[in-house]
Amino acid sequence: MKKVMSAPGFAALEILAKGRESAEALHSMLHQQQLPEVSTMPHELWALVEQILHCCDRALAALSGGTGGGACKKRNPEHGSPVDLPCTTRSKRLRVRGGERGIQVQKKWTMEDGFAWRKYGQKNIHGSKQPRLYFHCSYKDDSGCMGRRQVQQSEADSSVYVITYFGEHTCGQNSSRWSSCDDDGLVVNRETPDLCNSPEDEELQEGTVNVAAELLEQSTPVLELMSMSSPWLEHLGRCQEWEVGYSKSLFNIDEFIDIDSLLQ
DNA sequence: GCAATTTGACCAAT
DNA sequence: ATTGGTCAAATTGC
Repeated sequence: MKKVMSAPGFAALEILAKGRESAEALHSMLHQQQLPEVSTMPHELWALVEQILHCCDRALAALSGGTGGGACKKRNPEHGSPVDLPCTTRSKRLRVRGGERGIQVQKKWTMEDGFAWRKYGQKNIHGSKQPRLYFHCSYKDDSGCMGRRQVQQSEADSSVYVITYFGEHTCGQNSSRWSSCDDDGLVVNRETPDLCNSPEDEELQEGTVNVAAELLEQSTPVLELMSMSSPWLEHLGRCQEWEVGYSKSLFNIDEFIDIDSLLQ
């Protein structure tokens, strides 16, 4: 069954993106050492921001679920194998074109996002100088996690990696596998153009009765991530003696903290 | 020896 | 026919 991103799901994505922008803003402030408090607890603050950034990335990836499996196609045997190859993986020949939705993130200097990925393909894309790299979750075989991502360097700025997430992370990777990147400069989160404009919009309208159930199902991993990140976010919110210039970020973080109520 | 990556082939969608 | 997503054998690295 194909999952449909509910309207509250879109709202959650927007807030996640906004929260991540705020975290990124704080990240920049810390990087520029504009905060007087930095001198007193730099490591703690840096850890907070890093956690926010990683949590947002993971939440966005988790919420981007769009595939629900599909017909498993057989590969034409060319090395003497029998025709009736066993068909065990649901993800074979899944296509993004024509409907599968993803969350697109742009990151500067690094394509690291805290998840463990294994590269399974690379293609030169027509009209693009940069090849597109294909990754699936490292735990795909172990736990059947269907998380995938595509990474392509920006045409305009080769230091920018455009990462598009597909599928749903169900492997429950723990934070010990999160990598810490010194220069983890995410530029902007945005939904892919077809995210809000898919042929499934009608399905969305008809399915209002199931919205709550769908959202709950889709957002379970997000709730876990939020429960993990909330203490750090709340800690940030308490540091409101920071200068006025940071009030907007704090406001957005407050809203971000409240995502629990939106998802529940 | 094992795991990860590379890369050409396969095949579905357009 | 073309394009792009995935597979899987070959290669590479530890």
